[in-house]
Amino acid sequence: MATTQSVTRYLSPSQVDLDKIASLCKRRGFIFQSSEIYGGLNSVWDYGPLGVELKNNVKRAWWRAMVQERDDVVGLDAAILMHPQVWHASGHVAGFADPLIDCKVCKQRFRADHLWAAFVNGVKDKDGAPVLVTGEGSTPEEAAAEMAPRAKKLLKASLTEIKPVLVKDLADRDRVPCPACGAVGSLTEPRMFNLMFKTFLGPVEDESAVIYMRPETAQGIFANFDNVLTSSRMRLPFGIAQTGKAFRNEITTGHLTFRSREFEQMELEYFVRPEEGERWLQYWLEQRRGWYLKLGLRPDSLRLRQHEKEELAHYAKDCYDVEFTFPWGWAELEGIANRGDFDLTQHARSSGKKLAYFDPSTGSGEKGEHIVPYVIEPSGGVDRATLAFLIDAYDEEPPPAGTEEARVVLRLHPALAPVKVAVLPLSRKEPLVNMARDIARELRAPSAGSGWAVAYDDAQSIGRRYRRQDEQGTPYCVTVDFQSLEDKAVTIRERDTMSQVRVPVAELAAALRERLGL
RNA sequence: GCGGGAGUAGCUCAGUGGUAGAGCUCCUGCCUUCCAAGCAGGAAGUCGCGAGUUCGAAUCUCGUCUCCCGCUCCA
Repeated sequence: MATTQSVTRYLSPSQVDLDKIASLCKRRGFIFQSSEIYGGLNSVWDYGPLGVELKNNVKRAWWRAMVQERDDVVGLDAAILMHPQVWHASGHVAGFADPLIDCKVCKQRFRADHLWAAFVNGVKDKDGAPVLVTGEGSTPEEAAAEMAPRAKKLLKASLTEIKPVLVKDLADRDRVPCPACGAVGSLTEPRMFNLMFKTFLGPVEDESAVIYMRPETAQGIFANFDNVLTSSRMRLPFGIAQTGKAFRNEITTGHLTFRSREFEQMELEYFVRPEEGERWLQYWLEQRRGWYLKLGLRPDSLRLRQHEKEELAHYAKDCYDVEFTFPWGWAELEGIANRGDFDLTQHARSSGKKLAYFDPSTGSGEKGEHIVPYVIEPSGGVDRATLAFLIDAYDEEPPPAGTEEARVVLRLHPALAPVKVAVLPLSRKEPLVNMARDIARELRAPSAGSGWAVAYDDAQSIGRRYRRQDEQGTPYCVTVDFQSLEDKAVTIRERDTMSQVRVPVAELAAALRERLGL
């Protein structure tokens, strides 16, 4: 849509007031809180009539770019419920359930398996009780290194004398100081935080029937790796794509739909030869960045950020985040990771099935070789992308005179806009209404534009209706006036510039197709 | 989960013990020409929910739910 590219923007995403987005979303029917009539359900959200169109458009654009416009990616729709062993093999049962310890004084939170303490030889406090030092670390050595300076302050103790013990294993935590604020006896008992939702398979609530609701869609892809390989005869490199719901009992939720407990993912697992992993990671970084830009996000709103070594998940060899400048700061839209062969290896081990790609053309022998591919994973949040598109598109145009209200407009890309065209009779007189309804019907027909959502609105003044459409991001309004009855021509009014052009009704569909670029 | 702030009409908010309000939105009608216009009429609130105190609670007390802001994590 060439006409909108030079449009003046008044707000950048970081200047947008999230409360105004939330208010608009509710007022116009994009996003509602779940179970609102019962007081709401914590961090669960519903998409209203406009929201479901927008979200479906996001998913459709992703599916087109990732699956339908490529010959090396196929789709999948795996079930939410899977064999519990999947989540043991993937590391989620171990990794997603952490005992955590809080400091009641400074409110810091620590992973119980990363929080260590050690007695400092011979040092006693005023009451004659032994004194402890604390430190964080994934290993006792790391913790000891952190404790050393603290211990030295108390005594000329050398490193070899520090023997860290996990705080959670200590009989009494009363004398353990908080490693952050130093307050003694402020640490809570370790409490289990399990991020996976549990339920029961079958009507009997027996412990042996416990299964999980998937915390990510990726494992459905890995579990079906061999099925897809043998049924679709894909050759390396190739990918399997899937969108779908995932569930996590997040400790901290919030920022509207940004972090919720039920959310939707769009994930690609792209299988490559191990030695080509880094090259394909770079390739997908550019592809995914380009996708967001093509759908209208401003380049300034996006950045790629490489994970620090310490930041990497247990499975990742390398990882980048696609980040968006949300009103509260930069935050992740999508993670793009090189997962190595972790997942296929784990599932092969756990299931006893061979999960490998057989390449007859390579290998030292004549029979070819089995390769366990590396996997590059662009894993995006549908709800996050939808929210980012909303925020990036949101604009408030100051009124020229200064007396009217600001014009609120969602400058959504036409491919994402919930409604593509609104047909508006200038007045509610019957001949105008009839003509406008006919035009709307014609524009909805497949021959006009495939799958266009077309709105018809004749309530209240024309200016009010334009603003209403602006606020929900409708790119074009078609206005039928009294002259239209005679000259069979209508006005196309553009959302971003408010400019108008008159076209014959016979050429309307073609004119809109060209402008929408769909 | 912990700390702070907040829940009154669809939205933004006023109302501090005595009959639930305003602006905008929304709906109906009038208006022959275009950007939240005008006129007339109308709809809409278990004051988040539940107890308690009181002759009487939107208002005071307690509990609870939800949202927003911080803290560790993730798509």
